Amino acid sequence: MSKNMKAQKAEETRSILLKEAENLFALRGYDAVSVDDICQAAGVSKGGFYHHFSSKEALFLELLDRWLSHLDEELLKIESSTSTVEEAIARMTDVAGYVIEQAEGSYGILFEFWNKARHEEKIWQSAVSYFERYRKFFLKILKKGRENGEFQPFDLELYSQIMVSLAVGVFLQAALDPRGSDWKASLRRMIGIILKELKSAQA
Amino acid sequence: MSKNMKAQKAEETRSILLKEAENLFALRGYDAVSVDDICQAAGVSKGGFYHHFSSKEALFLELLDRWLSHLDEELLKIESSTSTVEEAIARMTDVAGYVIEQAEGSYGILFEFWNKARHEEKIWQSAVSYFERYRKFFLKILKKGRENGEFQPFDLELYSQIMVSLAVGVFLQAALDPRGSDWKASLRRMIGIILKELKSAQA
DNA sequence: TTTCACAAACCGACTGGTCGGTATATTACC
DNA sequence: GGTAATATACCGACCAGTCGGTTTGTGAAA
Repeated sequence: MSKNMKAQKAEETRSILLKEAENLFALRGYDAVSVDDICQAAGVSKGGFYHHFSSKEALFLELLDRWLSHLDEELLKIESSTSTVEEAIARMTDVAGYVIEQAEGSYGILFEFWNKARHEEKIWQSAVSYFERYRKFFLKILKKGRENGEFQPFDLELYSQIMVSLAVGVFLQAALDPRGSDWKASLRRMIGIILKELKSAQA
Repeated sequence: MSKNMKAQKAEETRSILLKEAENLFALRGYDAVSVDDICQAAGVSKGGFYHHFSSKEALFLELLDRWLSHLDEELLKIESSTSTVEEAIARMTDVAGYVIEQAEGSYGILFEFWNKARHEEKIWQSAVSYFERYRKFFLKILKKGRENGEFQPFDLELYSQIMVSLAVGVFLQAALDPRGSDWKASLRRMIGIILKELKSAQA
């Protein structure tokens, strides 16, 4: 232990609180989870909690930030590391599939974000801008495909909206009913159909 | 006043409570709305509230029932009154558009249903069966189209899943950001594209 | 037609309990 | 000894639901 044992332990306490809170929020919802619940799950006292976070809401916002920056990283990785357009779309679909998978193991925290977004300005802005970014990212890829001659040159805005809407719709159903279908595979096939259409359609 | 003034008044009180509660739930969410809030909005005392409803939850369930049976009625109407498959799909899309429109004027109560569904078995069953019914209804229409020779004979299950997912995804985005786009028109165009694909695709 | 007993409708103060957050004490590392 | 980290006891606000009591239409007897 080279440096500061105490600070290290504190960091750990903090991340345990975050992890347990995320679990509980995803499982039972923000409102139904009390600070005491989080403390108990994390094995930390209330004083400890409020030493690390100024409020329950602040912790929630930090979870949101982490999620969004994680997704941003993924988008950047895709942008920089894929060569063909088709491959980029496939990777995007995989990311969406990953999100869907997280909804399975009690990790439906994204749903909780959307839910709170309806009633809290700050979170709302994050959520809306996230959809926007996702859609624009798809659009950028599609435009690149058009320039390559891979896709027909029309209505790309609508097509990117379709892809995001499909992902959102599938995610919501998956969050609600994880075992109702193989959602990840469904989404992949859906996107496949849209892509095929894009390639063959006449304007 | 022919019959029973008192019963009539009571009925009115009850429906005012339902209406105001629906408004408030849609606007601020189930948890954030107290029974006192509902009573105040409706101009009814707490005793009055509990005279009509056994609990806050019971009122919520009644709202859910009303919504679902309303949608069922619409589906039945479509089934019995449309002749061509294309027309049926257009009408389905209109119904979805109607739901989206309701999300605009603070009537995002459907979102509240989905949200509660995650944590309450009873509501969850309703929500899941509703998706199921919606998808099966689309499928039935598509199969009819296949028999007519209007559509190609393959993958209809996936196509009906696509349509429902699109509707759900668009609805969620519309509930979150009503003015972000003309969601109703978007959905119509999206469904149009899927239909075109269905007609022309080769298996 | 008037009276009156009854029940449905309604009222609002109150209760038991929960929850987010705070104030204060204690510990352990620097 | 001072400071960051953690613990414990506690506060005030709120909230779903209860309860004893009051109003008001109704229907039947007088």
